[in-house]
Amino acid sequence: MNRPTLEAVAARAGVSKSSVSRVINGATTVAPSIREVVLRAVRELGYVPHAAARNLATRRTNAVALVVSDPPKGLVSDDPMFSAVVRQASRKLEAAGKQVVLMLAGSEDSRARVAQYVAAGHVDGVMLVSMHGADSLPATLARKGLPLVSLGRTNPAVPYVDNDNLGGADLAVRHLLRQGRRRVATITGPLDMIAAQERLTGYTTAMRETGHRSIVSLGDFTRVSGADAMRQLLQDDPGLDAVFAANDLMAIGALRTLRESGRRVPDDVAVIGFDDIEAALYTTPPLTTIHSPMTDWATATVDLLLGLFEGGPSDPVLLPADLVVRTSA
Amino acid sequence: MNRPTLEAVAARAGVSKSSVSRVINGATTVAPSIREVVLRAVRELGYVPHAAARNLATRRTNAVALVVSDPPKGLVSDDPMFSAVVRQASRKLEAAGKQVVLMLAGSEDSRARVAQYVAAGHVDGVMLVSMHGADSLPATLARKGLPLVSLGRTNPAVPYVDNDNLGGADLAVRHLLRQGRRRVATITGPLDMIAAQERLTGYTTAMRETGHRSIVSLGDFTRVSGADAMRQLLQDDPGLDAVFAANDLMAIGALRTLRESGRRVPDDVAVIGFDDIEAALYTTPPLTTIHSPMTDWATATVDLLLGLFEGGPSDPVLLPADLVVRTSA
DNA sequence: CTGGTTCGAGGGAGCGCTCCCTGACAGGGA
DNA sequence: TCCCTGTCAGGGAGCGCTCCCTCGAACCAG
Repeated sequence: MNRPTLEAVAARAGVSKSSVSRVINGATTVAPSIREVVLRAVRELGYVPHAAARNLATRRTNAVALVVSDPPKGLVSDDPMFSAVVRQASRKLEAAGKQVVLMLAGSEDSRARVAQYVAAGHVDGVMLVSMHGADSLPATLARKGLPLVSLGRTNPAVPYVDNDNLGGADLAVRHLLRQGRRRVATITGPLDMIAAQERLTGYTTAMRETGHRSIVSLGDFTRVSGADAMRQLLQDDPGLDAVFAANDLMAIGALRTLRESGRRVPDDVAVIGFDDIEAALYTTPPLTTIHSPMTDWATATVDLLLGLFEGGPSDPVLLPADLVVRTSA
Repeated sequence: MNRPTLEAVAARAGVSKSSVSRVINGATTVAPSIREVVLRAVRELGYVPHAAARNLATRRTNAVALVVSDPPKGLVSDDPMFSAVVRQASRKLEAAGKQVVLMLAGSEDSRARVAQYVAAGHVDGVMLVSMHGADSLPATLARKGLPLVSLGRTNPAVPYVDNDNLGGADLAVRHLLRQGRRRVATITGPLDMIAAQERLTGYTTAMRETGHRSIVSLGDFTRVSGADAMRQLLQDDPGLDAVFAANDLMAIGALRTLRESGRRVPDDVAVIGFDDIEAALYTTPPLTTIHSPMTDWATATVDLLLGLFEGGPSDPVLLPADLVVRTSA
C-alpha cells in the first residue's frame, strides 16, 4: 500500500512540493509549463492527496454528517422517508462536493458516538433528520459550534426546515367536513415528536373552529398502531364517519381494520393520511393524503446547511403542504 | 473552535504527551496515579482526540465505506432492502467500533467520487451493496488493495455473501408444481443483475428438469414492471395458472394486474415472490414468497469484512433460502 | 543602466498525534 | 556494595499536507 506522496510527485516533476500543492489545489499563480509537468507526474504515479494530512493542515474536512434518528426496534414507520431523505440529501451534498457520512442515532450509545465523532473534527457540519422532540443530541451538537441544521423542528437553537404540519392537518380536516363528514376522528403519532404534536394541534384547532368535537386515539406512526387505534375508535364511537391519520402508514393500518370490521371506504368511513408515501398509491382504495414532499424537504435542508457554510442566514424554512385527493376520502 | 490538544492535557496534568497518549489509548504500562490525573484533565478540558492527526500518524481510520448502488431515477425497487441493509450493517459496524461512511454510487460521477474517496485513505475497508453485475466499481476498488466485500455477488475478485438465488427459485417453482400448477410463468428482474440472472436460471432449470415449458417475461424489479409483465403474460398465454416473480415488488404489481383482469388469486392464478419484504404481508391476498433475510445478509457481509481485517478468510458465503407460504400460492 | 516593482517558485514551520528510543529509577543477585 | 535487569515516563522524529515567507528573476520606468 505504498501510496505516492506530494513529495514523490514533486521529485518526479522536478519542482517543489509547494508548486505541486498549488497545481493540485488549482491556484492560479502557476506557470503553464509547471502545471503540465506536475499533472503528468500525478497521472503517472496515480497520486491522490492524503485526506487526513490535508485535514490536519487546513482544519477543513469537506465532509458533512447526516444523522438519522434510529427508531426503537419494530418502529419502522419512517422508513419510506428514511430512504427518500437519505438519497436526496446525499445526492445534493455530493453535488456540492461534500462527503456524506451517514450516522444512525438510536441508542444512548450511538448518540454518544455521534457526538464524539463530530467532536473529533471529522466533519464541517451536521444535518439532523427527524429526531424526536425530547432528544438531547441537537443541543449537544449545537454546543460544538459548527454549522448544524435539522430536517424537522427539534431544538429551538437549531435552524430547521419543516413541513407545514398545522396547515396540512387543517387542510385534511376541512376537506372531510366539506364532504359532509360530521364525526371526524384522528389517530395521532407519538406525541414526543413535534410533527405528531403539530398535526394533532392542527386537527383539534380546525375541529374547534368549526364547532366539532375532537375524537382522538393515540398511535405511534406504525402500521399496526394505526390498525389498533382504529379498532379503539370504532369501539368508542361506532358512528364515526371519517378518520384523519397523522401519517400514511397508520392510515393504511386503519384501512385494514375498517375492512375487517365491514366498513366500506370511503362510503361509510373516509380516511385521510399524511406524507404521501409511495405505498399510498397502492392501497385499496388509493389513499387521499397530505402531500409533504420528502425530496423537496431534503433539498431545502441541505440548502440551508450549505448556506450556513457561506455565512448565510439560519432562519427556519416552512414547506407548504397540499392535499392529494384519491379515493379514500 | 479552540479545541484542546493532547499537549494541553499533558500540561494541565503535569505529565508528558506520551503519557497522555498512553492513557487515551489504554496502554497498560502506565501508573494508576498518572492515569487518574490524566483522565481528570481530559474531563476538565473536554478533550477529544483529533481524528485526522491520529489517522495521519497511525495510517488507520477506523472507518468503513458502505457503498450502495443508486439505481436510475424511478427504479426504487430495492428501497425496502436499502433501508434494512443500511440500518443493520451500520449497527453492526458501529458495534465493532467502525465508523460507517455511507456512499451512493449512481452516476459515473459518483462512482469516481467513491473511488477517489477510498484512494484518499478515508477508510480501512469497503462494503459494497447490490451493485449491478456489469459494474466497474468493484474491480476498481479491488485494485486499491484494502479489504473489500460485497453484499451480493458482483466481481469474481471480490469476496461476497449472497442469497441462494438458484435454490430459492427452485423452491418456488417446485412448490407451484406440487400444487398441481402446470403453466408456470416467470417475471424476471433486470438481467444485468446477477441476482436476476440466477433467479431466472433457477426457474428455467427447475422447469426443464420437471418437463415443463418456460414462459418468461422481462421486468426490472419495480412494481410497475411487474404489472406490465403480467399484462404481457396474460396476453401471450391466457391460460397460465401460476407466476413466479423474481422479487416481491413485481409480484405485487402482478397481483394488481391479475385483479384488474378479473383473475382470482390463488384460485385462478397462483403468485409467488422473492425477498419477503414487509409489504408482502399486507397484499391481498398475503404473498407467498421466498424468504431471503436482509438483516442476516447484512450481518454476514459485515462479519466477512471484519474477518478480513483480522486476516480471516475471504471465501464467499451463501445464505440458505426458504419458502414462506401465505395465501397467494 | 539602475532602482523599484511585480510575479511566481522554493523553503520550511507547523497541524495534533503516535511510537520508537532514551534514560531514570527501583529492586534483586552476586 | 555494585551492577544488571526490568519497568515506566519523557523526548522527539516523523505522518503528508498547506501556507506564509523569502528570494530570485523579469520587466518597466526614469
